[in-house]
Amino acid sequence: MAKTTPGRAMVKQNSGARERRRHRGSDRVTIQDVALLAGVAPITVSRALNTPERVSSKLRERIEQAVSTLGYVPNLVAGGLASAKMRMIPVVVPSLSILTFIEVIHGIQQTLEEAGYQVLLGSTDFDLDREASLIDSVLGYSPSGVILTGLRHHEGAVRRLKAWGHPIIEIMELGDEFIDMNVGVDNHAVGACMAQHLVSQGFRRIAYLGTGMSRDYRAMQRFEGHRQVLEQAGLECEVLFRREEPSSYQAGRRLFLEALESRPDLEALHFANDNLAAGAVMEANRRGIRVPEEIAIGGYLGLSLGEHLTPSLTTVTVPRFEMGVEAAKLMLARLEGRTPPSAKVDIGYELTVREST
Amino acid sequence: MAKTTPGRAMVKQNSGARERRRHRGSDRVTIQDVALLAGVAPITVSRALNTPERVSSKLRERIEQAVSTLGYVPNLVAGGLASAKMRMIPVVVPSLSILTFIEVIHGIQQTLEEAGYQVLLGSTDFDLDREASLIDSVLGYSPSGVILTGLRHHEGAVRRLKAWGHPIIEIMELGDEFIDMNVGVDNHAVGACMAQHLVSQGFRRIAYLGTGMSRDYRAMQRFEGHRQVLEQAGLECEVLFRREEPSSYQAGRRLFLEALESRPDLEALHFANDNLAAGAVMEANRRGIRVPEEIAIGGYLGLSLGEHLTPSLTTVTVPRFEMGVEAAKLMLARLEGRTPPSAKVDIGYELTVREST
DNA sequence: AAGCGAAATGGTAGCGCTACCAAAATACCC
DNA sequence: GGGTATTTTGGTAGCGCTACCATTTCGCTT
Repeated sequence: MAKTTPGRAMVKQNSGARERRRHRGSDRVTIQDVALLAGVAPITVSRALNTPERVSSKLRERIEQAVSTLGYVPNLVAGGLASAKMRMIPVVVPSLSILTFIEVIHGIQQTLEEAGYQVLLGSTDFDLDREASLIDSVLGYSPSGVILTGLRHHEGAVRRLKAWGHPIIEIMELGDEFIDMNVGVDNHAVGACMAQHLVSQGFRRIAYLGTGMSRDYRAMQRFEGHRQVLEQAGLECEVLFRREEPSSYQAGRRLFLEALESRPDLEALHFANDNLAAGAVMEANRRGIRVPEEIAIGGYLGLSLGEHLTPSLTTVTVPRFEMGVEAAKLMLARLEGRTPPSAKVDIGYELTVREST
Repeated sequence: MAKTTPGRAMVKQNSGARERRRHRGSDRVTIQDVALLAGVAPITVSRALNTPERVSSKLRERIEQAVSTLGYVPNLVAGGLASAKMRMIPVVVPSLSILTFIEVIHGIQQTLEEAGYQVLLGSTDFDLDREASLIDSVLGYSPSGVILTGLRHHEGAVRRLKAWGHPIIEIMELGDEFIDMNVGVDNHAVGACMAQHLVSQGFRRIAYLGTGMSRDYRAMQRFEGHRQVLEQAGLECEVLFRREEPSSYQAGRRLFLEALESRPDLEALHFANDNLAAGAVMEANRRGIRVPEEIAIGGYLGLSLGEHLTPSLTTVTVPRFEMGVEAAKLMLARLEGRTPPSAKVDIGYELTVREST
């Protein structure tokens, strides 16, 4: 029909205002409705909501009134599209079945939610390719920032993230080659710390035990710290027991038994984390093996469980919840335009000596 | 200037195509760019991506080619605005420090992520008002559906959700008055189940112990089940120890001690969850109190820890991860237009009898 | 070969909001 | 009091995508 006129070269009809609720519009209350009721322009409503200090108190009040009368809830998607920013932070972790990450996420979530940001959850199962594609897809949400786990990522993903230009935090581990900001703990030092403790307690035949260490390279970094300390102490350190399965109490029990069987002369066991170490303590209890008299056990993390076992577990405690809070604070600082004192935060750790060593 | 012409009553200039990258456009690759390169209309690209079966294989291939050449990543926000649906499911739980919810979330997340949906995390700290405002704000993201915890919500929130018209699942507990869909476990039956077990083991003086039960009404439902069983068995049931603090191993230890002190004649303790029960077992270990000879201990949840303690913990196991998976599947069914066989899924439970009773 | 229905493709017009800039109102100064 | 600096308000034009419908193409029948 009007197909002859080459374009929209025509006057738009009744450009006025009325006939809302057209086409596909759900019957959602929009900023338009609020503006109409308050007798102002939509943009003023937008400002009253987002930057109230830029609107006179008179109008602000009238607008707030209208908002609550109508029960207006901003469409964050529309706002996000217009401003190219959604109030949302994806948090990408390797696994949701590992308590550590959960506790960090908890800290992040609590802090961000208070500030009006939502957390989008992603898990990669320790696969860098999956992480890369997950990152691509979450960037499709135009988030305000991104929180990733670790410093090792798919190369292409790193390139795209660097070009992205929004705040990015890498958590859990500490290093020099981070993309934008870094909050974590020095795994190497942590491993060394526990090893140092075991050595100083007089143990000589010390093994490091872990699971899934081909994927969890942070556990390998701790092992490296452990190894160096033993080397410097002139102790042998060929002993590294490992299994390729997720960490669990069960895995800790098995690892413990395997170690005892194949090397009955061992004096101390340094586990890659408290799940394993707790499993070992529980297996020892069951078998009547005295800890630390017959064999000492050390862990890493500071899981609350370790405190309640008998014997209670010596561990290197890392403030995981606080790590999340710190990461979130750093993120918020950047989002609010403040320049944080440092782009790198060492969350620290603490040797918690208890009964098992 | 042209301010005199009252409206947009004018021919749009060079309506053509070229000059992209205008105004505020970031230099993001858009569906336009892909369309240009593939020599098709943008809408065709959209279709090739969202409903590939509706595009000829020739074009589809060319489009896929262009997508990967340009590294196009769809802007989900724009798509979400246009279609009034973001591929995103908020999951609102009371707390992220309670392992139960975490495991359910894990199941949800894993299942939804596979299907290309992201999980948005929200926590309410057991506060129904906070839940209501959280619901309002997440609805601002135009999510595809919503997953909530429990069947009790702020009245206004329920009204708005019912009017919302998208899939809603309430998890954890089972009941008749749900908003849209319901996946969970019958808490009353669970409490009765453990009580029945304790009674059938010959215990007569049985106490129920919990924490924070004024907020966690599901624990109260279990207690109610417990109470009824004892009543029917002609046993006294005034004993209900409680503390107003979050559940933890620590709280379990304290509750255990308090119970023993004030009622040394008790024969069995029915704890509101495994965190408390495990704490009790560990305290018993520490004090050399024999379980179940001196006192029996039962829990609820089926935490993996319970299996490894000595004595191992008798508990009512609820498949939490599976509950999440089922909820997510139900959600996906509805999102994909399939009609699930039932809007209500009883995830079931299992009495796991171990050494502690 | 004409006719017809189905499948494939494209044009148009927003989704509801905010960036950008212009205009109006107000405050401020000598 | 007139003019300028500042604050407050508003108009316009998209953000990048998809719903809706029109159009074209194709396959198949008779």
